[in-house]
Amino acid sequence: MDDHTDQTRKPRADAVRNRERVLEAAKTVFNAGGPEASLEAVAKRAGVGIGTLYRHFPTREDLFEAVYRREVEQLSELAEQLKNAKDPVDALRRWLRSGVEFVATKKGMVAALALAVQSGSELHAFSFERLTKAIGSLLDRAAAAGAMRADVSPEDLLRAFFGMCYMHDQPGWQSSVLRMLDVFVDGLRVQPAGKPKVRLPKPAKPAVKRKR
Amino acid sequence: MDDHTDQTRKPRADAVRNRERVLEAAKTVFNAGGPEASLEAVAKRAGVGIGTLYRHFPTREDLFEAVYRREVEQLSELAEQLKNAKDPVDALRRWLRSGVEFVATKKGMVAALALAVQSGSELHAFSFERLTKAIGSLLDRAAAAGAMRADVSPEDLLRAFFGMCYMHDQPGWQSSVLRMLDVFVDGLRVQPAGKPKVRLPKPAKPAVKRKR
DNA sequence: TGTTAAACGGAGGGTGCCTCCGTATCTTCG
DNA sequence: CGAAGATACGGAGGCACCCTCCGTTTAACA
Repeated sequence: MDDHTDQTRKPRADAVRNRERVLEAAKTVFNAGGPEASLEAVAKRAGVGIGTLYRHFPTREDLFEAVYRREVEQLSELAEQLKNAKDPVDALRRWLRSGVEFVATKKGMVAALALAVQSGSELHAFSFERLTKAIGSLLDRAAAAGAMRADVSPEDLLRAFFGMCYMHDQPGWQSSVLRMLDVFVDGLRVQPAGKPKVRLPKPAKPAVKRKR
Repeated sequence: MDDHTDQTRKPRADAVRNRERVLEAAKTVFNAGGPEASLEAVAKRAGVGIGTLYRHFPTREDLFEAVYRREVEQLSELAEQLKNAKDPVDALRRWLRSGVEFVATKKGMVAALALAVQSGSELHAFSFERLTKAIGSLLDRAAAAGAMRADVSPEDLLRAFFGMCYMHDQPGWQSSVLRMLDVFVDGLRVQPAGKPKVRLPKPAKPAVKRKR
């Protein structure tokens, strides 16, 4: 049955176990300390040698991808569900908000996003593809419905989104990002009239006071 | 003025000279290699010891601030000039584009922006204050003219702008950022009467899925 | 149980950060 | 000018992290 060209040997139990341990440790460490956290700290927490970590995940990016695969999939699936929403613009808005939620909880998530944005080139197909497709489907639907401009690529949007989330260390980042995303989505909507300088009698109340 | 107890001695010539050398070297190194570049490389290029570098600029941020002070001032002055433009929205747009230009030329400039955004707290007053005021004046004018929503703070805008510029390593980043900024500015404009999109008290639309 | 390939772990070489302090140099003043 | 004292210089050294390499261990299979 098994001739020697068929190399189906059962994977070693310790290897499987260690891989899992590293993933678990990395999740904890990255979520707490962000994407810059020490890999040696991860190895230590996992109770394995640094060599083992590197064997399983040759680059830091590989580790990010593995750790946040599930989250990326969730975002992707959410996009799928939102395709059925009534208002396609609102669907996009909701999707972006969920993204912010993720970043808020999991500090390492920005790394996965960075990865997705950066890897326009070749490697790291997974996150990039999933997220690009997720956004793309939302954008396409909105554009097809004539509700949104069609000259913005999923990559563009992903970049803008990621960029806004990138500074997630400061005091009020989350509400700021949400505000900016609202502005952004408004900008994405197809403008009703040409470009009239419409004036509103009373300006809206500022959400944030100017300081100093 | 300060004649009696405080006798100020003339600053040593070598100190002045070295400071200048470090600045010059840092400019070159940061512009080429980005904000992560090695400080020891800067010291070597300046022909001084690492200790000298640290004495003049105790933190990396101090060095950024000194190196990009001029650029920040330029951006600030540009905002001053643009205050006289006819269309305040367009003025903002132009200002942002100039910012992109800066980042494109000087890779280290993003560091100065990061600094400006991050330091919402206390330290590093210079860049933060200058840029905040620059944007603030443009925003205020546009809002006063009723052309733009007033619920966006200069800090918000600075953050969004910086975020978009942050990924400035990829192939098409520049055009992508310009595109996104256009979208963004469109979103900032007060929306025509068709849909009352200007939210008054709350930045959020109601029906968003609650966090799990 | 023996053979063997796969996996382990950590030492080690490299880089960068930052501090500390003995030495060199500049300014001031007699 | 020359000494004295203040000021600045430089780089060694301790630390943390990165990543590779290879001798040793261990699990799978017969």
